[in-house]
Amino acid sequence: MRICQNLKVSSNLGIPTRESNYADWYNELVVKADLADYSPVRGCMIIPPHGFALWENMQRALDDMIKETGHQNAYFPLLIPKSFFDKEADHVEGFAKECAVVTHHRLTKSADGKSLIPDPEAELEEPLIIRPTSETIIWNTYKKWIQSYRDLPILVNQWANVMRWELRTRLFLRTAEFLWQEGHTAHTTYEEADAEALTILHDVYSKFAEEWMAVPVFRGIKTKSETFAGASHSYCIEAMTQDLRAIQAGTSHHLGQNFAKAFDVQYQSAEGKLEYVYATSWGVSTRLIGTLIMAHSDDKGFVCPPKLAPIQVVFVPMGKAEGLEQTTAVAKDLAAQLKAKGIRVKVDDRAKESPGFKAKHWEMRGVCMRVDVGGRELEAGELGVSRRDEDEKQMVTTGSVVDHVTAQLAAMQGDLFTKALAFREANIHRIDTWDAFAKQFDGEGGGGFVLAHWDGTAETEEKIRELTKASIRCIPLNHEKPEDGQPGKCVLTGAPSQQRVVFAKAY
RNA sequence: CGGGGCGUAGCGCAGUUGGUAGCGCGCGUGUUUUGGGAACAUGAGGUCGCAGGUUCGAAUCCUGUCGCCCCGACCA
Repeated sequence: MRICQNLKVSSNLGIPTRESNYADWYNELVVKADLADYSPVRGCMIIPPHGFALWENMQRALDDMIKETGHQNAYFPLLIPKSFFDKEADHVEGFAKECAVVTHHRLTKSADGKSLIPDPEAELEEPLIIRPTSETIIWNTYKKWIQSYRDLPILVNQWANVMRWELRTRLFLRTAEFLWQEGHTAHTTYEEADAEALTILHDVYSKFAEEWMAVPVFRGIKTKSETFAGASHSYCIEAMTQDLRAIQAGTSHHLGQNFAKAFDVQYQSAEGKLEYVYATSWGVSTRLIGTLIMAHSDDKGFVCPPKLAPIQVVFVPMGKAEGLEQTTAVAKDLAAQLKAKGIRVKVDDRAKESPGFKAKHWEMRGVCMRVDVGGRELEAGELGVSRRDEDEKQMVTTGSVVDHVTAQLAAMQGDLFTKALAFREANIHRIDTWDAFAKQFDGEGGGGFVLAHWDGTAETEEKIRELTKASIRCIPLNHEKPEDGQPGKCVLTGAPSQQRVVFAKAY
C-alpha cells in the first residue's frame, strides 16, 4: 500500500531541506530516521524500535518525575460505555465528533461469502467508545473509591493509548491513535487542585521539556476558547518550532467540580458534610516527539538531546583485514567503557557499508556523537570524534575518548537548549500596533511569537484569528521581561489589557 | 464534508491509435571494495487498488466502488 505518494522523495537517501519544504522535510525525516511509519489505517502509526526506544526514554524520565511528585500508576480500560459520555455536557461536545465506536462483537461471512461483515446477530446493546481520553471511566471509578476526606487526595496516572478520529493527521503531531500519560487527581479544595495542576505544569512538564528535551517553553493559561472540554481552566506549555509556529507540548487542567458533579462523586468532610471533590487531569503524548524533531533537527536528519537519545555514541571502525580487526577491537573496548558509565553506545561493525554511508546513516537517526576508529587514527593515537550538532571533527587521544565523550554529551544537552532559546528569543516580537501585528503574520508560514496586549474578550480573540490565523497560545504565567506583565491597550481594539499574551500560528 | 492530486515490484516512477509490463533505488548471491551515502556481474520479486462492462484481446476505453496524499473546515 502506498501512502505518501505526494512526498516526491528525491532519492531513497536524504530529505528535503527545511528551507525548500518544511512540511516534507518533517514528514520524510520522521520516516527515514526510523522514528515512525505509516500504517494501513489512516492516521495510525507504526513506531519501529528506534522510535520506540526514544519514547521509552521519554516515558522513563516522565514517569520518574510523576512518581517523584507523589503519583501512582494505574490502568483503566480501553473501552468506555457510550452512556458515560452523556454525563458531562461540555466534555461530550468536545469529543463526540471524533469518537471511534465499537458496535459488534463478532464477524460473519457476507452474503456472497467473499468477505467478513459485523454479524447483525452480534450487535452490542450499548455501543462502546474507544477512549479519546479517560475522564469518564475514571470518574465512574472514583465514585467508588471516594467516600471520606480521608480517601483524598487521589493522585493517579496512567500510561495508555487513546484514539481521536482526527480529520487530518500527521505523524506524531496529530495521529488518530496516540500514546500518552494522563493524570487524574481528586482533591478536597479548589486551591489544592490548582496547586496540583501547577505542580505538574512547572515541576514535571516544563522541567521535562527544558531539561530533558532541551526545548524552552512558555508556561501559561489557556483562554476560554482554548480550554479543555469540561475544564474550569487549562494550563499549558508552548514551544516554538523552526518554522516559527507554536506547538502545544503539554496541558494540565483544573476540572473544578464538573466531573465530580457529573459522576456524583462526593465525600464526607471532617465536619460531616457531603462535598463534591475538585479534580485535575493532565497529559503529554507522543506529540512530544514531533516537538523534539521540530525544535532541534536539521537538513541532515534528526538531532536528539543526549539525555533522550536511543543511541548516544556510535563507533565506526575502519580499515581492511587485520586493520579492521584491530580498529573493531579498539571500538568495542571503548564502547564497553562508556557502557559501564551508563552511556548508550553502538559499534557499527557492518561489513558492507562504507564509513561514509554509516556517518550519514547515524546522522539521520539522531545519534549524538560518532567516533571514527581508523588505521590512521590508531597510528596517531588520536580518534576522530564528532558531535551531531557541530560540523567539525575533534581529534582526541584514544585514552581520553571516554572522558571527552562524557563531557561533550553533557555539553551538547546544554548547547541544544541554549541554541533553541536563542532562536526563540530572536523570534519573539513585542507589537503594539495593529498594522505591525497583521504584517507579522502575513503570508504563509509562522510569524514567531508575538507578545501583544489583548482586551480579554472572546470576540477580539476570534477576530484576530480570522484576520491573521494567529491564535492566543497562552496567557503567560511567568514573563520573560517584567514589563510584559504590565497593563496596556489591546492591539486590535485599544481596550485596556492586563498583560501581554502570546500570539502565534499553531500546529 | 468541499477543492485538488493519485493508486503499476519493498520504495520512487515510466508505460494510449488496446496486443499480455519496464526503469532507478533497495533486496539475494559472487568478486573487487570501504577515510562522507562504492563498482561490476548475476538473480529474485508484479492476478497493474477492487468489482463489473466493452473487446478476439484491457494497466490502457466505459461504469461503479474502495483507499491514500495535499489544501480547507475541526483538533493535543
